[in-house]
This record gives sequence, C-alpha cells and structure tokens, in this order.
Amino acid sequence: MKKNVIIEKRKTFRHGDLRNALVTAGLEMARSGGPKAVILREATRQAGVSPNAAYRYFAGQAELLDAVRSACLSRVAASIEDEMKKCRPGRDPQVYARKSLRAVGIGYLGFAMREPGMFRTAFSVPPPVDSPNPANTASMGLNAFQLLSLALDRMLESGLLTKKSRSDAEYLAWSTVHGLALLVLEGPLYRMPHEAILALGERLVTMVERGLN
Amino acid sequence: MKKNVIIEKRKTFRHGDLRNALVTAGLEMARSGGPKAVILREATRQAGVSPNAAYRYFAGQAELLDAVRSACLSRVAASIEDEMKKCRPGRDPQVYARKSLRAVGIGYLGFAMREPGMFRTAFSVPPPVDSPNPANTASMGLNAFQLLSLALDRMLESGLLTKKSRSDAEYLAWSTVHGLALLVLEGPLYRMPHEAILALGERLVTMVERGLN
DNA sequence: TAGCGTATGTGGACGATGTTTACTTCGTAG
DNA sequence: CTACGAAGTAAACATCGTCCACATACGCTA
Repeated sequence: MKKNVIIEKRKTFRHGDLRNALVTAGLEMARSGGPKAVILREATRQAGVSPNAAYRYFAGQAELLDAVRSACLSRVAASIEDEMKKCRPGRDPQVYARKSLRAVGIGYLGFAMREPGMFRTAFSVPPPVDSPNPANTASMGLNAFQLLSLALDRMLESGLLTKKSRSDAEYLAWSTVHGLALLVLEGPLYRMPHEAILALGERLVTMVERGLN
Repeated sequence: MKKNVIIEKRKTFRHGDLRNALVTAGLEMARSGGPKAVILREATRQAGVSPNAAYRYFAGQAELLDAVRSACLSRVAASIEDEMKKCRPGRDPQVYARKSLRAVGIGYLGFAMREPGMFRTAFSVPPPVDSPNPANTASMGLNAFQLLSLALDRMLESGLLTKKSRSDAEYLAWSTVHGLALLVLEGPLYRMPHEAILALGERLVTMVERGLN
C-alpha cells in the first residue's frame, strides 16, 4: 500500500504536541477510509513515535477514535454553518426561516458527499451497548443540533410551524437528512450522480417543511 | 468472554454444510455485536473447523461479512412483510394505502430496535470506494425497497399521491425512516425510551405522508 | 548550579486477527 | 480399484491492540 515515510526524525525527545499530531493523523485516515481505517499504530508511525506513546494520551484505540470522531462532528457543524451564513434575514421572516432550514439540510448532505470518510466516522459509534455514560447525551453533535434547532425556531417564530409541531421537530428533520446521506454513502443510491442527489435533497427538505406541519 | 465450546467434534472429515454454518455463526455474531464482531476465525471455531477451511467458500473475511450482511437485509425485509400482512384492503383504498406506508415504516424501525446488531450490519459497507461493481445497484435490499414501492403505489392508485410526486418517493421515505433508526441506534436518541421512539416514528410517517405531496 | 522527580517515550513481548503456502484426507468417477 | 480433485489441516507471517519494565530529559527546588 502507501508507505508514508516519516517526515523527519525529530531531534527533541519530547514531541511537543503529540496528542494533537495523533488526532490529526487519525483524521486523515478517517477521511480516506472511514472509521475502520483509524489505526493507532499507524497514527504513531506518522507522528514518528513508538506505538505505546499514544497510551500517554489515550486509554486505547477506542479513545483515539473518539477524539477523531469528535473532530469529524465539528467539521459537519462547520459545513452547516457555512451554508447558514449564506442566508441573511430579508424582509420576509418566513422566507428566512425556510432558507435556514434548507441550509441545514444542504450543509449536512453536502458534507456527506464531500467528505464521505469523515462523515461516516462522525456517526460511527463504539459498541452502542457498553457506554452507559449518562453525561454524553449532549456529547454528540450538539453544535449541529443547535443549528438545526435555530432554523426550526425561525420557522416557529415566523408562523410556519405550530408550537406543538415544533416539539422534537429536530429529530424528524435530522432523521430525514441523515438517512438520505447514508443511503447515498453506503446504500442503494451509491452510484447516483451528484446533481440527482442534490435534487433529491431539495425535495427532501421541502417534504420536511410541508410535512412537519 | 463467552467461550462457546464446540458443539461436537464431528466424525466425518467433511463438514457437509460448512458455508452455511459459517454464515449462521456470523449472523449470530452480528446480532450481538454488529458488523465489527463478525470474526472469520471465530466462525470457523464455532463450526469446529480450522480457520483456513473458510477460504474454500469465501475469498476472505470481507466476503463472509457480505454474506452475513445479505442475510441481515432479508431479515429486515421479513420484518416489514410481517407488518404489511397485518393490514388488509378494506373498503377505502386510501386508508389501505396509508396503512401500507405506515407498515413499512414501522416494520423497518421495529426491526432496528429489536435487532440492533443485525440492523447495523445490514447497512454497513465495505470501503464504499473500492467496489466499482455496476451490477450491484440492485444487490441491496431490493426486497425491502419493493415493499416500500408497493406501499407507495397504493398511495398513488388511491389518489393520495400525484404521479409526479410518486417518482423517487421511495428514496425520500426510506431516507426518513432509515435516518431515525440510525439516530436511535447510534445517535443522540440513544437513550430515548421505546414508546417515545415509536411515537416519533408515527409522526415521521405522517410527515412523509403529508410532505410527499 | 546541581540534582532529582516525573511526565513523556522506548523496547520487547503476548495474544488475536486475517491470510498464504504446502500438505493431508477421503469421496467418487471412470 | 485407482487416481483425481474437492474439502480440510498445519504451520507460518504480518499487523494490530495492549501490557510491562525501562530510559530519557524537562523543569522545579534546594
């Protein structure tokens, strides 16, 4: 395969920023291979360090993956944010609200298509059964979630949504876009051309708009 | 962990049904651990056979996983079918159509909750970049897809859907339910109680009904 | 400035996995 | 009955994650 030669044999005994270097290396592996490609030893190799050095910063491979995953999630949020910034509050609040919701969907889907590896990593999980961590309800994607919530709030404020239908609407909207992204990335829409996917995305967001009620 | 003792040291040199035994073992591993838990060596162990024997039937671990995945997909379809059988064509075709669509959604989501490991395995993929297999467009879940199509056709026939909005509606509906399932299995809805999830599922299907237009 | 404690890395080893190459066993076709 | 080929075995290798004991040098204190 690719024999990434170590950049340079660092001269200092201490690396200086190892934890960060490991996550960065992991990120790159995730980018081009998904969660399964995040190899601890390979990360240390790229950092020019012995395998065990990683254990000074992570309890194990799982924890490294977790850090990488976290980084991926923030990229997702960033993508949404970028899309969101494009729509400014015009005179019609309803138009603004609709645009916001669309931005969330498009930013999300767009990232999935642009960075499949990272996207899949972002939403991969450790054994979903063994983390009875009560505190991590908020550990995932609150940023992206908040952006979505924001868009939905705008819908509510502008009268496009009733108070009742606003509740938990995040989950419904999120489900929809996330589902399409996965269908595209690893489902039957695998070979569908990008424009077609985006068109489907548009319809999807419209469906949410109309269907949330 | 669990030290599944070999059932019995078979007396015949030939196993007789090895390929099947391997897939079955793999299925069980998938059930209780997802795709990552499908270990080739472990499968051969459970079949009471040497590791290499597997290579008579599969090119490698990936191919075994693929077979298991395929089995999981058919389970998904079966779950939908079960739900579908519950709704009979009454006098009102629109009611029937709606019930059908709901059945698909509920069957799908229900399976995800009942068999998380298999569900996750069903929708896991090899490196999504390296299978330029043109023939496998239909290799995945056509069964489940067909059931969904059927339900949507009923919607069309009964006048709940326009011809135009019928096109590609599978993908929109599928995205939605699949997305919720994943949010529940490995997303922020991880710890949400089952009733709440089902309630969300109902709302979701309603959203699709209304939003497809 | 000398020394020392400790955070940071190293080295070597272990068990598990996937996979390859060479060999053995045995059902069966001719 | 014999020989061929399908089915399974044995031993070995590379890689991965991880544990243990040990080495290094940074930076604080005396």
